[in-house]
Amino acid sequence: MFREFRAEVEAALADALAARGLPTDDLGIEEPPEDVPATLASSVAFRLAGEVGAPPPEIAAEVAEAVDPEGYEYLARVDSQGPYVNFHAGEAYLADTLVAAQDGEYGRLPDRDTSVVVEHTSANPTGPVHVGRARNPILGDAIARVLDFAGYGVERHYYVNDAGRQVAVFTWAYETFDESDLPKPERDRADYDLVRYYRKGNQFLEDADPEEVEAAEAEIESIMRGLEAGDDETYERVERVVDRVLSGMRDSLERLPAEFDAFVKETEFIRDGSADDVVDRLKDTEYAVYEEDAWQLDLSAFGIEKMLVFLRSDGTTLYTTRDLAHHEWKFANYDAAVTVLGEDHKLQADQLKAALEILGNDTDQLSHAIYSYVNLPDGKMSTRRGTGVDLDDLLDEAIVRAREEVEKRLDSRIRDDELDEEDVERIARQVGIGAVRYDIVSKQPTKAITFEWERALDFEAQSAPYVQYVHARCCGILEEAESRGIDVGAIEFGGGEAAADLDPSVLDAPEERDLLRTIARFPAVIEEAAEDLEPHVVATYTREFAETFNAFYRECPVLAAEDERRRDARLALVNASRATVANALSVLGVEAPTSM
RNA sequence: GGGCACGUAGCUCAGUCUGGAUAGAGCGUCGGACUUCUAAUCCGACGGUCGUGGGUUCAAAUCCCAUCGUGCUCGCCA
Repeated sequence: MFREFRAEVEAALADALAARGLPTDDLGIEEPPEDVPATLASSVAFRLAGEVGAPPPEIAAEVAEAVDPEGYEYLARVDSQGPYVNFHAGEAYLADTLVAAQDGEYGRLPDRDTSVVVEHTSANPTGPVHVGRARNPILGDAIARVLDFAGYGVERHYYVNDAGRQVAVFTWAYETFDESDLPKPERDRADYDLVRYYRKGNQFLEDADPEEVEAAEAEIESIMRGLEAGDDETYERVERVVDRVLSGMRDSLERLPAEFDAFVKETEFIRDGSADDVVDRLKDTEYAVYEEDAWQLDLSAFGIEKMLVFLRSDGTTLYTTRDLAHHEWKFANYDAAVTVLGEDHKLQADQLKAALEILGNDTDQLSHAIYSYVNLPDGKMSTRRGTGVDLDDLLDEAIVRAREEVEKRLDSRIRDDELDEEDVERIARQVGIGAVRYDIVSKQPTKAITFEWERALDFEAQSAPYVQYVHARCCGILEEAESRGIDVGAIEFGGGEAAADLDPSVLDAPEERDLLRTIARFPAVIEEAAEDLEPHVVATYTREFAETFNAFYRECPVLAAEDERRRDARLALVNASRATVANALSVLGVEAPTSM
C-alpha cells in the first residue's frame, strides 16, 4: 500500500501547490525519521521560503492546511511539524495491507509484459567454481529473482566461453598429459578431475623447455584456428572437455542454488556467421581504422581512449567481437538485457556498449551490474594457479557448522516438536547455505569483500538465520493455531457476519502498527531493488522486518490474546508476516525454513 | 602516470544515485530477560572530526573541486 499512498501524497501535494501557483517540480517527498509518526513527509517548505517570502515553518503549516485529503483512499490527515509537512495514512492503509498480504504472492508486482535476459556467472569452463567467482552467481541469481518478482519475464543465461585461448590450452592439455602424472582430484567430479590437466598444462607452458613450449603453442594455435574456421572435428574435441567441466561446475552452482534457462555458447556466433557479419559492418563505419594489420575501433568519441581490436591481423575474431554478435542476438530476442560482471570487466563492458551503439543498437536495453572481487586475506583466488577456496568446500563447511548449531540447540528446545534426522539435515542445509548466500547478497556489489571463514559463517544477528528464524516463528504460531482447530486461511475480513470476522482496527498496539507499516513497504522495496538492480536493499529490508516482527512477538501474544477478535487479527498479521518474509527471502534466493 | 570504484563506531556494514528532522544496525565489551506462540531471540549501556581540505546551499555522510589511502583497469587474453 506504500506505493499507492506515495502516489496519493504526490498528487495531493502537487494539487495544493499548483492551486496557489507554486512550483511542483520538486515535492521533496521523503520518509521521516522513526520517531515521527507520519508515513511520509515533505521538505518542500524550505524551497518555497525564498519564493513566498516567509519562514519554512509558516509555509509548512500553510501547505498542510491547503492539502485536501478528501477523496483519497489512504491519505487521512496532513499536518506540519516545524518546517516539515507530514502525511498520515489512515486506517484503510493498514487494513488493506493486512488483507493484501494474506496472499502468498504478496509483494509481487503486476506483470510488465517485458522480457529480460539476465546473463550471469559465465565463468570460463576451466575448473571448479571458487569463492572469488561465487559473488557473480549469488548476485546474478538474486537480480534475476528480483526482476521476476517485479513483474518482468526473466530468462537466465550462462554465456559459455568455449572459443578462447583458455579452452584451447585446456583441450591440448587434456589430450597431452597422462593421468598418472597428475595429483589425485580433490573431489570425484568432472570439474575437479579435469582441472588437473588445465593446471598441469599451464605449468608446462611456464616451465618447460622453450622448444617443447613452442610445439605446444603450435598445437594450441591450431585448435584456435580450427574453432575459428568452424571445423567440426576441432569443435567436438573442445566440447568434449568444455561440456564435462561445465557439468561439474553446474553441480556446484545448483547448490546455491543458481540455475539457468540456457547455456549460450560463444562458438554459436562463429558458426552461424554472425560474428563475421559484425566484423563486416564495423569495417564500414567511420570509427573503423586499419592499423598494424588489424581492424580496430576508435572509441575516443565515446570517452574511451583504448582502441578496440575487432579483427586480429591473422583474420580471426576476438572474444569481444563474438560478444557483440551475442548481444545483438539478445536484443533481437528480448526487450532488455542485464549482465552481471566483475569490476575487472568494466572497461570491456563500456567498449561493448559503445560498439553496439556504433552498430546501430539501442543500448538503453543493456544494463551492467558490476561487483568487486572477493579476495582472500593474503591475495587473489585463481583457478589456473589453484589458489582459492572452492565453493563446494565453503558450502560443506557452512552446513557442518550449521548442523553443530542445530544439534547444540536440540536439548534446550522449548518447543515440543520432534526434529528427526531429516529435519536436522534440512535445517543445516537451509541455514548453512542461506548464511553464505545472504552474507554476499546483503552487501553493496561495489564494495570489495575479503573472504574470511569465521565471518562468512557467522550465524548471529544480521545474518540469514536471524531472518529465517522469524519465518520459523511465524510458521510455529500458525501451525499451533491449526492444531488448535483455528483455520487461519478462513479468517475473513471486515463486515462479514461470522464471529471469526476480522477487524484490523483491533490491531492498535504500536508494535502491531509498526509491523503493518513495515509490511506495507515491501512492494516498494521490490520495485526499488529491481530498478537499481540492487538486491541488497531487500536484504536490508529483511533485517528491519525481522526486528519489527520480533518486537511484535515480544509484546503481543497471538494465541493467548485477550479475546478472539484480537487473536484472529494477530493470526492474520502473522500470516501476512510469514508471506512477506518468505517472499523477501525467496527473492534473495535464501530458503525459508518452517522450523529451526 | 591515465580512467573507474571504494574510504561512515575497535571490527563488519546500512544510509550516498534522488541533499533535509538528534548519522543507524550487527559483532565485540559491560549489565539484564527463558514456569510463556521456538532465547539462532529480546532489553539497556558504552562507542562517530562520516579519510582530509576547500566549495555550492537556508541545509552536505549525500552534490562539485582538490588531496591522501586501498582495489580494479589501461594485451591482436578472456
